[in-house]
Amino acid sequence: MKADAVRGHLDGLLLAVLESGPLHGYAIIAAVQRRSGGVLELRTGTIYPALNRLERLGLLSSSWQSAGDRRRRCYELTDAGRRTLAGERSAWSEFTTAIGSVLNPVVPPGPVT
Amino acid sequence: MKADAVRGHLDGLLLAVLESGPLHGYAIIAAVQRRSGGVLELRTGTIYPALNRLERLGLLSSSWQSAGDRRRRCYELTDAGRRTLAGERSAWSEFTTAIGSVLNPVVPPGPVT
DNA sequence: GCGAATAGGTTGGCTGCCAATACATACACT
DNA sequence: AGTGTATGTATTGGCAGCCAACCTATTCGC
Repeated sequence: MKADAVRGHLDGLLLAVLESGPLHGYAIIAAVQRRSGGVLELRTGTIYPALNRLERLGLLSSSWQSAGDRRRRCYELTDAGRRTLAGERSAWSEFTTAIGSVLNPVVPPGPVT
Repeated sequence: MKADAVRGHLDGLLLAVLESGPLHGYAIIAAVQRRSGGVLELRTGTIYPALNRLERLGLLSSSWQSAGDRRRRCYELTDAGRRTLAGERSAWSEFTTAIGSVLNPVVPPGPVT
């Protein structure tokens, strides 16, 4: 998987893994990696600016938690974030349909159709 | 469809529409638009640099043709381009599987799983 | 004490598509 | 003849956005 393949789809990924409940940064990276079958390996320089941006947009809310010993910043979906996630899912569907139709046309290419 | 959504997948699109036979620039744009159901509207500033790059890489070959009256530059897949197209297709499959698995997990998210 | 694992965070830079722009020719219409 | 529209190729600047590299801090094993 080429490095920045998630370009343009990162927001949806972050919102999706937070749908099941709040997670902190490292757990988000682990969740994306696990759910993608180990294919998608996000970096902190990728997610932290994105998480901040999503929080500024009101799609996430964050809170510091002292989980046992270590401080953690947990991110949680807001209602607006849930709505945006639904939009990202339909956008993803439209996107894959469009690209897929060009890449693998239903009418198989014959000689000089 | 957000503007630069094809980022990272443009090469595959161009190679795919040329699989059926040689096309010139405008016809390539039209073919992508038609096969995507009108969703993908590429611009000349997008495809011409890409076509040149693909030709430099040996994936396409081009030739000037005087179709009736107007000069046209027709692009054609090379054997290397055909092999690359196959690779783009499997990369696309892997990509959609990975993103799709994160966005729409097989295990539906329940409350605090 | 020292290294590794866990955790959060910032910055510079580069890739690559797009918008804007330019130019040329053919054709229909007035 | 002039004007607008469609067809066709091509270049340039700009910028969004992800990543690599880097930094800090704490806990735990040895």
